[in-house]
Amino acid sequence: MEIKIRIGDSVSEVQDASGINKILKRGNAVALKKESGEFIDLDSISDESDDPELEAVSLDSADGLEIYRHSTSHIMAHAVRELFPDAKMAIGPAIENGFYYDFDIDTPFTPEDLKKIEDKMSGIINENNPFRRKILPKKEALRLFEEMDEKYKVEIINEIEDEEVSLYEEGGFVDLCRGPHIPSTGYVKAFKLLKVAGAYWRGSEKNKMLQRIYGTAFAIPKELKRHLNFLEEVKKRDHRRLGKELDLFSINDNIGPGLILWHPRGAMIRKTIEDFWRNEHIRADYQILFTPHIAKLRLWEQSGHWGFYRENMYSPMEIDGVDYEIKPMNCPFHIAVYNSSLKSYRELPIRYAELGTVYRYERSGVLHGLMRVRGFTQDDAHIFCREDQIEEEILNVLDFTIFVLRTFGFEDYNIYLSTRPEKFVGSPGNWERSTNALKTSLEKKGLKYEVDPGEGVFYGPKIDIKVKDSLGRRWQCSTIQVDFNNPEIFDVSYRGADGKDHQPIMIHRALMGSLERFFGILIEHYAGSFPLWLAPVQISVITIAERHIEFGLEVLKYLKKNDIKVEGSFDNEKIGYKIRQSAHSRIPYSVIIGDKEMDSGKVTVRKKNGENLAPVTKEELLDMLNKEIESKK
RNA sequence: GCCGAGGUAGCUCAGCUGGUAGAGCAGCUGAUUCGUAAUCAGCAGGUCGGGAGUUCGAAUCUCCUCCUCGGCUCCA
Repeated sequence: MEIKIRIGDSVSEVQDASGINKILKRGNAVALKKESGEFIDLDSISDESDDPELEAVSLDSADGLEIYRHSTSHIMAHAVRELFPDAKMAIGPAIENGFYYDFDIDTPFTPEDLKKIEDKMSGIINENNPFRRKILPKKEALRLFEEMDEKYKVEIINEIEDEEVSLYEEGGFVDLCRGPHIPSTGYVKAFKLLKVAGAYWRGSEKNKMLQRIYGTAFAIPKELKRHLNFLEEVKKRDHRRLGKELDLFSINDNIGPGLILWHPRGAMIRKTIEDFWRNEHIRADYQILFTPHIAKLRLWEQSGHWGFYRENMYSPMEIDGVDYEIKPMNCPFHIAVYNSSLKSYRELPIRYAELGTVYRYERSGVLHGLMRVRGFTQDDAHIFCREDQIEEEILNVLDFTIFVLRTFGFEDYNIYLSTRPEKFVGSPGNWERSTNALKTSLEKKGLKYEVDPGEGVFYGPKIDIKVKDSLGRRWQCSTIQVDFNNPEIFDVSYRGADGKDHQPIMIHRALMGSLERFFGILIEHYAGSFPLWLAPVQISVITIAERHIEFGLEVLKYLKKNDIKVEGSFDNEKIGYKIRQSAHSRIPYSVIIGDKEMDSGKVTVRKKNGENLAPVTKEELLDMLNKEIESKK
């Protein structure tokens, strides 16, 4: 027997089992990968001696970690089997950052159960049971799982096309599994069960609700700890928590779920965002629109929304015997503005932009703070252009999007191209043309992208951009959609050079997506500590004793008059207390005013991080603040 | 919508097996005038999410309902 094993860049030839083990240990391997890309278990190595070269899959690699987590989920299932013999096993894959396993069990798991399961798992890991692979003909496997009354496994086996299926056994616990697995349970060094949740069998609400246990596992305890710290940090930054703490927004039972109240500080941030947005759009040759919140139901029937988007729309309301509908999208209104007068080819492209508030029905269980709501404001725009202008317009929009996202501190993106969904309007030819236009622009720009098949909107394909926040999480905000269909439906046209009418193409686009959601992302991205230009209160004027209030007021009034968002902290409190308050409110700067400042006429400026700047006059302070605001950093 | 967990003062939370509510912070009042993350004292604040039921008696038990949270599904 002679086998070539590659670990990283070096290839070793090994003869016997002990040699193999040594090599594999050195590579921290949990499985092997064949040249075909197929993964196999370490101990099936002798069956593969004809394979020219095997690659050791290290636990440090993404594949290795996935195998490791998958095995951990099996160990969890084993533990559940022992503690809850009635539980039926469904599926237990590795997922991003961990794994889960679904069980059909009459009484749902409690947090105490999780602890018990964890302990049992530790026992199984200590036993260091080897994972043994068995191949069985389908019939035999079926019989086995029928005897065990594992109906989900039976269902899965029936859907497997091969004549044989693989099982894995570890410490007497047998499970249907494609594999591979780590060689033995003792390989697991760090895991934790995180939460229990209901999950439908196969994700369909027509099926039975199973109990899912989520867990995570890492190669070493230190990494697990790092991940748990990350989860803590995510919790600390939760925009719902910070929104309350910083008094930015609220949701009120008496008003309704998914409907946002922007409090003064949140509204101030929104105003800053909106001002920036409008100014930049005007600069980029967009025209700003305002349109109504409701329109006749007939309009939505014509646009296709009533047919294709109805499940997200609210019930119509009757006005003077005519049905009206609250808008879920802005496009028909922008089309109506376009259509209000004859357009010449010379005018194109025409770019209409609106911060348009729309209402969409979302099922109660999916609402989530600012991230998923029922009423939200889109930073919407519709570009009407000739077919020969599409590419350039899309290139412009891509540039503009990246500029705007950068301004908010998002430097990293993933781009997705979504193609025709199952339910769609328009001709397949139009879909193909518009998809190609998007593709060409991305390629011209040299932007990397992935294709999301079937994820387009019903009226056209789209480019989605996901940003990466300061914790490395990805959020989808921007979307760019080509639409050949609405112009046709609404008979949109322009007068061409030939004196005849032609149909323009529409591009729908949103950069931030929804202001509510974007705000939520920003809160978490900045952990509530907004950069100066966005901060709802930019500076707090803190006096030390009563005799300093007069000068404090002078500084406050001066800054306010010059458009600085300033707040006075003149209460009869100790300075330590006031600084603490200012820090809690994440106010970027504080001005300290005491005897020294009164004498010199200069103020002491304290930065959020505790650093004190050299004393400056109020004019110098204003200049400094304005420069930083201007930089938007 | 479905499964599970919750809803007690403005906020964060305590309140065991039923005997009609408690802390810290915030608020108010007073004292203190104190130079970089909490000065002290006092006061006030709740039909315990809402409704119905069981009971002599319900924050506590039962049912219904609304909302929130974790997921499933979907999306901006």
